[in-house]
Amino acid sequence: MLLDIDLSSQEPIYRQIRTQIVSAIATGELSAGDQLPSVRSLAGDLGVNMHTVNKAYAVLRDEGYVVMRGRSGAVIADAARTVPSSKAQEHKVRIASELARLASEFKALGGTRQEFIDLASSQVDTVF
Amino acid sequence: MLLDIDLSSQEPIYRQIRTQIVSAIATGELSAGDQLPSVRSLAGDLGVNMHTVNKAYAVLRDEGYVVMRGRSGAVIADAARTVPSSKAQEHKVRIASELARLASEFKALGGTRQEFIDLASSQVDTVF
DNA sequence: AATCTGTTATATATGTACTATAACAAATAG
DNA sequence: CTATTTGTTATAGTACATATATAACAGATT
Repeated sequence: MLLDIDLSSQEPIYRQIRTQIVSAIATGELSAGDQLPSVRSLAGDLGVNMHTVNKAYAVLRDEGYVVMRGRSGAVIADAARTVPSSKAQEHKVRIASELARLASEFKALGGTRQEFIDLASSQVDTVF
Repeated sequence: MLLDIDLSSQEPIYRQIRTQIVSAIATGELSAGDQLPSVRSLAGDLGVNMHTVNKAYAVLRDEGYVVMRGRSGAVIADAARTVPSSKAQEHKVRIASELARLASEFKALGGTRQEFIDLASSQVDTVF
């Protein structure tokens, strides 16, 4: 579980951490029950402040991806079962909204419907 | 050309303006040669500062969506011809990257490949 | 009982967003 | 030509998010 943080990115560090952990869950690199490093050790490894990691963990906790277990720290949850359906629904609504926005931009650039679908399909195949 | 600004949104106002104008170009509501309202009048209509609109226009200009013509103000460009191919390429690379991110999140939530493609297809149909 | 966990509190620095006035050069309408 | 309108730039101030830095806390585990 190696995280790649880009300090010069416009995307906040805590967001990069959060997104990369979600990606690791998607790829199966992280599975339900897996233990995440402590906020202090991960912060040390990444060279960032403890609170930056803590914020990423708090977001993951609020989203239902991980659960906190006292001294055992942050543990990956079984998202399909533990992410509240209301939150999962919110996520899917947001994803749908962003898909529409991306399609709109693509069209404004002169792209066709088929080109967009082809692009989406090729990207989907890198994940599933 | 009515813009709907949400002051309580996390998305910056100038970004909302920029995105909605790009969407209007995509839908054909705005076409090459159409004149945008002046930064002052649009700011007045939306109830925001002139510089907020000016920043949105500057972004659209840098992206190649509009051209500035002295007193004629901001005019919609023919994106397919005037957006520099290098910029268009950057846009498409970014769009591909965001598609992969969305697919990854969808999978982390327990969604399947087919469900994601169905969602994407339905959203694409609202644009094209 | 000691230790490690996430959590919370306080403080500071930085960058972005937004507002507010003001003035400028360039293009255009009259 | 002249006055007006355009986007642009400059300066200044407020507000908020991000990230850092110390410090202390309660809870669970070893």
